[in-house]
Amino acid sequence: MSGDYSHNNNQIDCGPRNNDPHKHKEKHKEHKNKDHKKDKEREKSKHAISDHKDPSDKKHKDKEKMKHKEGNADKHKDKHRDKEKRKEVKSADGKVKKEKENGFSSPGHVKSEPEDDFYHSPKQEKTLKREREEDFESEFKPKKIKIENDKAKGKKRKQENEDVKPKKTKNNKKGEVADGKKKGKKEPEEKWKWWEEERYTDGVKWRFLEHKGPVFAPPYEAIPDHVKFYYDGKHMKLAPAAEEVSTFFGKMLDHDYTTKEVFRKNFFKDWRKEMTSEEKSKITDLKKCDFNEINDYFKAQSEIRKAKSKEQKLKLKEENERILQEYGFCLMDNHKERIANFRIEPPGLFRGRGDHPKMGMLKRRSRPEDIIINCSKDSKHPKPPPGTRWKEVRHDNKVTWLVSWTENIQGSIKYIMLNPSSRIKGEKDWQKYETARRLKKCVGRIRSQYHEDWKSKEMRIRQRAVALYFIDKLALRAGNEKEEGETADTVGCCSLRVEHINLYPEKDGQEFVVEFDFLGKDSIRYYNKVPVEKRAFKNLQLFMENKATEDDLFDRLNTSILNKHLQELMDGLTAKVFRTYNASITLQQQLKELTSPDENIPAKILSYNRANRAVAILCNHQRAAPKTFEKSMQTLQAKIDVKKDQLSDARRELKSSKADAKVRRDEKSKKTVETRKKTISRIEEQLMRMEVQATDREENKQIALGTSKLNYLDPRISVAWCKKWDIPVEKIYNKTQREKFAWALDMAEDDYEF
DNA sequence: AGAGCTACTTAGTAAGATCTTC
DNA sequence: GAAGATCTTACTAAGTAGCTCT
Repeated sequence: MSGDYSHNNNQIDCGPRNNDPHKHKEKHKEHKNKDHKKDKEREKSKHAISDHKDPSDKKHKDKEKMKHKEGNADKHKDKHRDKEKRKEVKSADGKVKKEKENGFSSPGHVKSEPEDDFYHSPKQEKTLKREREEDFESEFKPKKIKIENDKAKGKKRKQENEDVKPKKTKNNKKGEVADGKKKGKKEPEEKWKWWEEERYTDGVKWRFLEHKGPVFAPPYEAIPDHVKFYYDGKHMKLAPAAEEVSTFFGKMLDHDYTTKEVFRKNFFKDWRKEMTSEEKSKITDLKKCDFNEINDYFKAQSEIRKAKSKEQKLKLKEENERILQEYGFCLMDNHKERIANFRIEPPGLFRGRGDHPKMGMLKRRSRPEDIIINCSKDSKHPKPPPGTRWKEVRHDNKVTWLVSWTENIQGSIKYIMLNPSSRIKGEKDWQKYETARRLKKCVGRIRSQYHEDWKSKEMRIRQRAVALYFIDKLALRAGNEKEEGETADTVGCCSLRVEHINLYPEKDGQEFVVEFDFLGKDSIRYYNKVPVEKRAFKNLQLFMENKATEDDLFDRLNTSILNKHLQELMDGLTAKVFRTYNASITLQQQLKELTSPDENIPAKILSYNRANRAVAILCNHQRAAPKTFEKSMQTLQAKIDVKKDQLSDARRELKSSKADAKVRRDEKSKKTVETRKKTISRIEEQLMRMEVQATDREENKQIALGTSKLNYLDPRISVAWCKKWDIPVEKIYNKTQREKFAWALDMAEDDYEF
C-alpha cells in the first residue's frame, strides 16, 4: 500500500497557490460532535477486545520499562545515589558556582562530575511526583551502545566529559574574540555525544539552564530629513511613531502585499493609531500617501551596504560574531548549546500567508516588560536593559524555552529555543523516528483495522476510518480546527469540507476516483486525483449526502477524536506519525529501487535526489519556481551544447591521430592517441555530469526537497545509504544538517533498516 | 466535550554568503 | 572583480498535539 505514490505526481504543476476560489468562510458546524456519548461507550468496549491499552494497562507497561531502565542503570546506582545527594546540596545552596569567562556562571559540579549526575535514575523520578511518565521507545534508548560498551562506559564517559568541557572552556578563555573559524576545525572531536547517555525519563527537560536573555531589535532610527513623505502631493513630516510605521510600508512597496486590499486596510487602520491627532485628521486616505522616497531610501541603503569595503564588511561580520558568541549560546546541564533564535522579532507589518485576514497589521515592538525569562534559579539571570525590567523570570524545567513573549497579532506565544543540534531537540527528533519505526511494525494491523471499520454501523467510526485512510495513503496532515476569521482558510484531513473533494465513479479509465483540491498549511494548494478503494468511495458518497458544500466532510470527527483512537492502536501514535513513517519508508524503498550499483557518484546522487523528490511530492512540499529558473536552465543547456561540440571535436581529433599512428607507427603518435582518448573520457564525464544536473534541476523546478529532508526523513537511512555506496555524506547533508543529524551520522551503519 | 492555552514541530521565503563565470 | 547563480541561514508564520478547566 505504501510506496506507490505515483498518482501524486500530478499535484505539482497545477497552478500557483491561492488562486483558486476557496472563498467560503462561513462554516456550518451544527452537527459536529454532538450526541456521540453512547457511541463512545461502545467504542471503548469494542477496542478492549483487540490490542487495547486502557490507562491501567499503560501503567503496567510503563512500570515494565522502568524496571528495564533500572536494570540498565544498575551498575551506576550506588555511585548515582551518592552523587545525587551531593548534588542536591549544591543546588540547594545554589551559589557554589564559578564565573566563567564566557559569561556563564555554572554550578560547582560542572567540572568535577560526570554528566550522568544530571540524569535521574527512574527511582529518583518517582520521588519527584511525576504524574505521567513520558513514553520512551525501547529502541530509542541507546541500549545497544550501552550493552556493548557497558564495561568501558563509565570510564569512557568520564573521559569524554573531561575532554569536552574543559577544552571548551579553554577555548573561550583563550583567543575566543576572533577565532570562530579556528574553533570550527577543532570542534568535531569535542562534540558531545548526548545520544550515548541516559535521558530524562520524566517531564524534566533540564536541571541547569543559564543564558544571557534575548537580543532586542535595534531602536527606530529616523530617516534623514531629505527623505520625504507626501500626502496628497504635499510634503508632510511625521512624528517618529507614525514615521516608523510609514517606513514599514514604504520598504514593502515593491511587494505584492501592498496592493492587496486587506493588507492596505489593516495597515492603514493600525498606522492611524500611531499618528498624532493632527496627523490623523490630515491623513485619511491611503491612496493619497506617497512613500516612494522612503522606498528609494531603503533601496539605496541596501546598495550602500552591498558596496561596503572588505574591511567594513569584515567589521560587521565580527560584530555579528561577537553578539552570537555572547547571546547565541546557553549553558544547559553542563553543556554549551547553541540557541536557535536569540533575537526578539523586530516590529513590522504582519505578513500572513495566503488569504490572511490580518495581513498588514502592525506587529508591535516588544519591550523587556513583555518578555518572560526562563532559567535555573541558581543560574546567573539575564539582565534586562538598563532602566527596564522583565515581565517575569521563571524557573520551569518542564519546558525547553529560554524566553517567551506574546505577539500582538494573534495573541500567540513566541519562544526562543535551542538549535536543532542541541541535545534537547535532537533527542526529540530521534524519538520521533523511533515512533515511526514502531508504526512500521504495526501498520499492517492498523490498516486492516480501518478497512474493517469502513463497514461499521456507526458513522463516526466510518468517518474516522476513511480519514485515517487518507492520512495514511496520502500523507495528509491531521487538520486541527482553527478559529474562523483569525487566519487564512486552510484545511487538513479532519477539517476537509465537502467542497474540497469531487467524486468520480469513473475517470480517465480508473474507477472510484477522488479529486482533492484544497488549501493546506501555508495556503499551499493540494491537488490530487486518486483512485480509492470502492468501500472508501461509497463511504465518501454517504458522508456527502445532504450536505452543503461548505459543510464538514467528516462531521463526526476531529483531530482529538482521531488521535485518541490512534493512541489506543499504538502507544504514542498520532496522525502526524503517519507522515513521518510514510516519508521515511518511501525514501528507503525508493533508494533501494533507484540506486544502481555500477553508476558513478553523480548518478547515484541523482537517484538519491529522486528518492527525496518522491517524498517531497508525497508530502506536497512545493515551492515557487526560482525566478531565475528558465535562465539558469538555458545557460546550463548552452554549456551542455558547448561540451557536446567539444566532444565531437575531440572524437574527430582522435580519429585523425589514430590514422596518423597507423601510418607512422612511432611512440609519439601512439602517445597522442592515448592523451586524446583521455581527453574524450574526461569530456564525456563532464558532459554526463552536466546532463545529470540538468535533469535534476528540471525535475526539481517546483519541488522543495529541504523540508522533507529536515523533518520527515530518518537521517539514518541517508547515512546508511552513503556508507553502503561510499558516497561522502557531505554530498547529501551540508554542515548545518550534519550538525542537526550528528546522532545519526554517529550511529547508523550501512545496514541500517528503518 | 469543548474552549483556551501552551509548547513544540514544520514550513516557505528572502536576505545574505559564497561560489562560478566571464 | 563584477555579475550572476546557487547555496545557506535567518526569520517567522502556521501547523500539531497535549493539557487544563469548565
